[in-house]
Amino acid sequence: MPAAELEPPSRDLILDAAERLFAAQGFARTTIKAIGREAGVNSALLYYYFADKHQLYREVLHRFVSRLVTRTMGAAGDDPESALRAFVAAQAETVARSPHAPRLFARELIDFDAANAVEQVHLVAVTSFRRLCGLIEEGQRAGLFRQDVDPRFAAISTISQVAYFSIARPAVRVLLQQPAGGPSVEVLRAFARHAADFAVAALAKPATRSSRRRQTRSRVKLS
Amino acid sequence: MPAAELEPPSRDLILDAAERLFAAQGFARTTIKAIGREAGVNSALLYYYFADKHQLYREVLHRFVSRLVTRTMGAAGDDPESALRAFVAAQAETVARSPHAPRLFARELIDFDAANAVEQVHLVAVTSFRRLCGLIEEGQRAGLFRQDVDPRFAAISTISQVAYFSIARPAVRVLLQQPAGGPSVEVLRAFARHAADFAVAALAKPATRSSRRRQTRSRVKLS
DNA sequence: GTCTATAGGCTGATAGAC
DNA sequence: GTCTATCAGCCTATAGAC
Repeated sequence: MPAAELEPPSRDLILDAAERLFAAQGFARTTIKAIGREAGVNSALLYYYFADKHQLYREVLHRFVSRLVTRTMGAAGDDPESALRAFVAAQAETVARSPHAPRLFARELIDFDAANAVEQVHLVAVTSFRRLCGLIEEGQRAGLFRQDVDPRFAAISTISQVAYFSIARPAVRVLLQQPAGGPSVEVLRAFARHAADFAVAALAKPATRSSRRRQTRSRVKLS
Repeated sequence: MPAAELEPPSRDLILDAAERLFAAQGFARTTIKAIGREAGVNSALLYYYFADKHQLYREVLHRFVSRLVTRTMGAAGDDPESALRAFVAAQAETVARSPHAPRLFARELIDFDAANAVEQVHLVAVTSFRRLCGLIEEGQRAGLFRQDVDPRFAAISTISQVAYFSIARPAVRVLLQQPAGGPSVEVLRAFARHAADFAVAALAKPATRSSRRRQTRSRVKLS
């Protein structure tokens, strides 16, 4: 099948409905009939477009990761610090625009050990993640960031903040003592600004005085 | 039923088996028969000890959260910085000792919007999380930590690192280019040390020169 | 306390009309 | 392309013997 073909609307309706339900309830609890109902089509129609429930699920995953990579790779900045801030902002914006998407991916990690998303994870690894690592290394080479930090660990710490905030949102709401129907998008953006500040501050060169910790090159042999 | 009663072995066998399977496969995919098989008892026996599948699930969650809170509340230190490091280390140790437990909790957050764990999340909020916030505020009052950071946001950033690392382990493995059967416990501990360093560096007072960012009191009105 | 047997419901998937 | 109708299989939960 050609890539740039105009897809029938029902197919997208089904994918949208499936994304919502898979993210909200998970794979097993989401029934074919419920997806059909949510999409406004007959449940038997799903088998016209998709081979089975698993293939539909994988296509939903693929679509989400493509969007995620596109947005985070589009983030730019004049220097490593502002580029890092733009990266975190893009991450938060991706979450804000499709609030259930991070859950979909987190669920895949937990439910299936990313077995259905091996390719997608590799894609993220060689694009968005590699780029973030590159930004940090660039800052280190330029003498802007401290050098006793493993760039890969620092990258994980950076993305983990907004990622965890999004995944654990119901718990975060309790931790922050927010009401149930609170302005979650505003709080997400505020937290994203904090997360960028937090990462930049963690990477910044320490004060010239005593603050040199005993972080004697904590890079770890990983392989 | 009295609390300190000696419980029959079958009950614990069932709880242990359920914890393993729920963590590995999730609630919906884990069948009563599979739990019985894993525990070495007949599946009908589960209904002798537990009202239904959901109650069994809730009891498993309750047991795990109790252990988590006990361990993180036991972490101590002479000053805010070392106490924070001890907290992160305790968090990592909890994960290291029962590798499937964080997934169980993360899955609960994602699956049911924490509906089955409202009490447990509240417990964590008023114990471990409150304690971490208190440590940060104490450091701010003592002039050790920067004051333009919301303590709650900083606490979330701190715990998010090891939490996300644990939840997203299959993806992290790819990001770090590790082999499938790699020494994950060692890497976890190494990352936990990095995470503590990262948080401490982010909270440390900036260099006296230009590094004062435009973080004009980023505390947010949340309620 | 632990088992066998089974009821009763829901699910994924197919056949086939239009 | 979209629908109705339907089946076979698996699941939770119960009844009741021992």
